[in-house]
Amino acid sequence: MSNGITADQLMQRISEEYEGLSKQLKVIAKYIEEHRPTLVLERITDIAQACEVQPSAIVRFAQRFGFSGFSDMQALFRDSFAPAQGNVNNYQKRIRTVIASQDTPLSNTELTQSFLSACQQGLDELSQSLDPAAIDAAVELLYKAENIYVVGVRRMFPIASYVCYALQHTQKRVHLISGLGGMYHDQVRSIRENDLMIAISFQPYGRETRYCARVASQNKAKLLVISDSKMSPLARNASTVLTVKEGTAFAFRSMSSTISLCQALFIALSYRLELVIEETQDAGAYDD
Amino acid sequence: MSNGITADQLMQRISEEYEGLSKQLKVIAKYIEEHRPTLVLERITDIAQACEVQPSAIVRFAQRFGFSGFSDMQALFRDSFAPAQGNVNNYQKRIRTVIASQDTPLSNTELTQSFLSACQQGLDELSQSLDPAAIDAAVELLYKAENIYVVGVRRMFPIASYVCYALQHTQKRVHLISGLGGMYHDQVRSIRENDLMIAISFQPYGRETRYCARVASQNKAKLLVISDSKMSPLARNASTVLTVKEGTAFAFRSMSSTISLCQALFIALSYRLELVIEETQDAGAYDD
DNA sequence: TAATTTCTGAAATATTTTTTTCAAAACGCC
DNA sequence: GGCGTTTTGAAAAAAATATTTCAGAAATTA
Repeated sequence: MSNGITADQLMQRISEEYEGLSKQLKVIAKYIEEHRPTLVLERITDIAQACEVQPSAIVRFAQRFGFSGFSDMQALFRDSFAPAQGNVNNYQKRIRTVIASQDTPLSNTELTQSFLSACQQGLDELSQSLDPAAIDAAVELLYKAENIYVVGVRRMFPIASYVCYALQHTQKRVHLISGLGGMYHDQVRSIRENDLMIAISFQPYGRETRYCARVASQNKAKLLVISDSKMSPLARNASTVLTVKEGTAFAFRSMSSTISLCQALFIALSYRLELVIEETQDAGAYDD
Repeated sequence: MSNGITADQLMQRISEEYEGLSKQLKVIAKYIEEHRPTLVLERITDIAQACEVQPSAIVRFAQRFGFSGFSDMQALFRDSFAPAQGNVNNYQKRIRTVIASQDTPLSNTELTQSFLSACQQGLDELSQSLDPAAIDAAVELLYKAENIYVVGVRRMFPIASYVCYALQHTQKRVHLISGLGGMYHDQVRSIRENDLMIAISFQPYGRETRYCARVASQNKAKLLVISDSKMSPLARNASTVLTVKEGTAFAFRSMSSTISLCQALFIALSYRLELVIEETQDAGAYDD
């Protein structure tokens, strides 16, 4: 009974009609969307279990979209499966040649693919160049500090603000040096011995960050630096330096490695603090 | 009964012992070697038919190599399929077992490696699931908008702030809805037709972001949503939805894919605007 | 070539997986 | 709050799939 439709078209229809589905069918729709690649392998019972519904609900879902049953729907995914492989590599090759022979302009997707592969490379390199001693030291600094000041400007401000967000999930007092109102000075003023400053700075090493780091070390606070080189101007006074070399494409530096390292650091800290990570359920009231 | 072997090792053994097999089993061995990628999808009868043998012959084949039956052997291929890359998985498995058998605590580096590999997976998936039409549409929205409002709260605030930072490098007027002073309402108020709102929101879909998106669509502005599902509550009013499935480790979602997608989007926009990207030298006076 | 062993095909049986059915629960509407 | 409708859960029934069995065919050996 399968209507001569493609898997993509089906996904399209599912998302179009999502709002009109019952609670249970919504759960299933989401699951299907999120697990589309592995869907061919899963049995109806696997999916049912994952969605915490009865197998019959899955059948009802399939029927709701015009299939005779689950098997019928699965056949669709099975068909659209085979030609999925080998695509990625071709893409990469294609891009390399297109770039080499500056003739055809790049499509948005090609640009994106190309940048994503730079991100991958960056992560790869980070993963390979991890310095266990530095990481241990960093985690230890975090563990011991009760007050943590975080600074990063311009390109690195998002990272700094993420670090703050994450650290708010611990018992520590966390201070984001945002520079709001130009008040860098006022925001670092109160740092002192036994406090920790996390300074995130890459070339060309923002002046404000350097200033804050200087104040921190003048006040004898600990300094954890996240930067692109052990020789960065910030490294001099640092208790520990974590280095990250980001991937680049089109003269544009990725940020995936830096943010991933920061997240990893937080995970390691949580583990050390024996915190249960439940990032999903934050700030109850706001998130309904 | 499956011997703790990998799919590769099995293939190895099959080719080693090939000569000693009966005529029928040789046919099956060949078939398996040649169709390894699709093997997970095929039923015993499919294979039997393709080899022009009885299903029982397939079972005998599996048993000949130490499996309890066909299903058992297929499970091996199934396992070696989903998690794709070997390196990554071993790590993940290792960690899973270490966690399960609470004996040795994980080192910080192990935690970090493991999380980084989740990030990689996320990027991988993003790269494979890119929807060219959606990306084109997103770039077009950006290209056409003169005023761009960006909103993302809590976990997604860093992303939103990065998007703003990047867009400041174009001629467009960019407004970050920071909620500073609780003034979400006041910050979106002035959005109107022909403006664009970029809303970044993942489960559990922050209330503030939903509010802003609603205002945007009430005011007939365009809405570009970056989210984890086409069925997210924000998607309903969106002009375009870009979906990102992040990798997870330790119940912790990575952010690398989301930020990379945003960066890629910016690159594509710059390309469209024929901008030369020189992110390195920004804001002269401040940096150095 | 006869005896013995190994291999094969077909069908019976067992198992797993999917689908259907139906009663109970939840929901929406007066 | 009662009534009809829709949704859901559980389990029975059906279908699909895998495994075992066994008799006969091929191959091997003496």
